[in-house]
Amino acid sequence: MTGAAPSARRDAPPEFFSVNQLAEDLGVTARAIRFYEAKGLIAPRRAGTTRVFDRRDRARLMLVLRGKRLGFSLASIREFLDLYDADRSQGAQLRLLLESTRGRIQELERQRVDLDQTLRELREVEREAERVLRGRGEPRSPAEAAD
Amino acid sequence: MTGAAPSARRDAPPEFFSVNQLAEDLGVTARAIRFYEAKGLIAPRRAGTTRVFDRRDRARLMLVLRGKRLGFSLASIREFLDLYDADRSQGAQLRLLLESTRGRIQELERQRVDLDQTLRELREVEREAERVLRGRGEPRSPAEAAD
DNA sequence: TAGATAGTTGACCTATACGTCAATAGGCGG
DNA sequence: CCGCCTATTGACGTATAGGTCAACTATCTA
Repeated sequence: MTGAAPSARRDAPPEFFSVNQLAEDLGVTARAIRFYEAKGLIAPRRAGTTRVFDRRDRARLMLVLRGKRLGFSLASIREFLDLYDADRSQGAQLRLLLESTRGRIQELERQRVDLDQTLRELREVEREAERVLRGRGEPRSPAEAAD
Repeated sequence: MTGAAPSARRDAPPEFFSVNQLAEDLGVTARAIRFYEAKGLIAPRRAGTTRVFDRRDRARLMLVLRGKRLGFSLASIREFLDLYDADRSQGAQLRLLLESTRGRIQELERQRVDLDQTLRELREVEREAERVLRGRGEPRSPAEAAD
């Protein structure tokens, strides 16, 4: 159980990871990671048949998970990742990149509007609950705040 | 097609809505709305067997859709809605409300961190693409920004 | 050399969130 | 009164995102 294999040649952050290491590290299952690979979101190299993830693979996977936390589908996350490693060498490609990047930005800005609005409302709920709990104050029906 | 039924007694915003009106109005399908009802997210009244939505039902449905845009599951949205119409009259209930409200707030704040980080990165991609398109400048590999 | 351990693929299973379609019922307009 | 339009329920289908399990293989260790 102890002793991280004859791995750590030196110390320092490890250069490579197995699926299971990465899974535990990032709080997902190995199955999920393999699934993301099958869907083309990541592409770790292989040593024989065994997947070998380097730091870039790990960073990319973290982007996937962040996308998930933001509520995007894997297909959508894939498009998003394409923005990071798109071909920047040709004008046409670059214009397409710019276009879809701007689309994404707008989408995320709209999402932030929703997010902030929701936060404001929940903070209002919180303040109300605190106020009533502190003793003074009628419990206020939420209907009155709705219009 | 024209003439909004003998509805509009006067003018002013309508008092009631059918599923289909509401669906078109909010850009979802009637099927989805019925599904949300089946899952207990909304509870329109009935005229005979026909659903009748009032303005509060409509507002509640908009909350559901906002929750969806933020990436929450219907189960999660349901818990969220419970925060709005929880029983505020008893101390114990109120304390529970306060607790789960705070949990939600923290969750949303974490999400906003992710959101802002993503926006920053995409704006960087945008700036880079603009810069290169304006003629001057090597296309920069995204790898150099990754560490 | 024989397990135990970690990894692989493939097949099938599951939950969520609806879409689609069929059969049916009720209102209203000519 | 009849047909059309709207609405309802029920059943089944589908896409997404994995979970679960079986059968196999490679490797390390006692």
